[in-house]
Amino acid sequence: MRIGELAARAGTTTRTLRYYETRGLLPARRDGNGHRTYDEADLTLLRQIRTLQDFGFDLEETRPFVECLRAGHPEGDVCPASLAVYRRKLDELDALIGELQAVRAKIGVRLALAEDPMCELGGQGL
Amino acid sequence: MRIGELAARAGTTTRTLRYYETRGLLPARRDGNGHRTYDEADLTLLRQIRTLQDFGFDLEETRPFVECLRAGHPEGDVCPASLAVYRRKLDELDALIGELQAVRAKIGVRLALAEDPMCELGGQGL
DNA sequence: GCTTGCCTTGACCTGGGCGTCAAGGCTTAC
DNA sequence: GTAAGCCTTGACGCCCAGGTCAAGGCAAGC
Repeated sequence: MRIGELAARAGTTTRTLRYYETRGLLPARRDGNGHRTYDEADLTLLRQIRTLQDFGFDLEETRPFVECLRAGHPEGDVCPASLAVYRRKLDELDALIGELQAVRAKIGVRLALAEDPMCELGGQGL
Repeated sequence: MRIGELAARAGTTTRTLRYYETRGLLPARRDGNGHRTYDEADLTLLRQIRTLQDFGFDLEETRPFVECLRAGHPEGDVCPASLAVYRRKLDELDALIGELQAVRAKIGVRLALAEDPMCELGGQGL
């Protein structure tokens, strides 16, 4: 299949596929006209990339998963490098969620104080 | 005080202050040499901006707070426009935190499955 | 008089993941 | 033969909050 069809089947764009190729993430064969040619396995790789991107992974972080699939594994996340990325991502997410919750709490306090400056947040007006 | 001193006292850089000026957020008076001149009130404005930036606010979102202070209020967040930004930010944070937690959960499941493919997460090996 | 240190403006660079032309080539349908 | 529709490469644009030169000016200290 050619680039347009692959893009359509994966719900993305040709520009994205060319970009992945420049990153060395999804290289393509070429036909006689110089057109890129892909097969079903490439669709699988692409879907793996897209899924992880949707999760907020950087492109580079998807590489171990793609290489894992390319190595013949049925899933991209069974390889040690992929698992390491998962674990790092969980740590990052936990840290980020924690920071966001802290910020949320601070803003909540400030909002309450600004809405009712007499309120000391303990319920006792000062 | 001049730009270098203000930047140092606020823990930021002169580049940042010039950038804020181009954005119309923190305009400066000029002395005879054309050098920017600031006073203590500007330091207060700048600290307000920095605090909100640290919370993850866009520069534009800090504008109501700055204008509130400039209007003479002792706090930048007592004005309606500032409160509206607070509320919008809380909603955004709640949505973002929710998404991140959902992603975190999905990755957690995938990690568990990939680490132990026999485990069905219910505790019963299949 | 010369260096040091502050300041000025202007302009390009960064990162991530593409979007959006521009100019051209090949094939197929009419 | 020509228009439509696919493809090619190259290159610039975008977003945001500044970073990082470059070239120059003015004042103080030695």
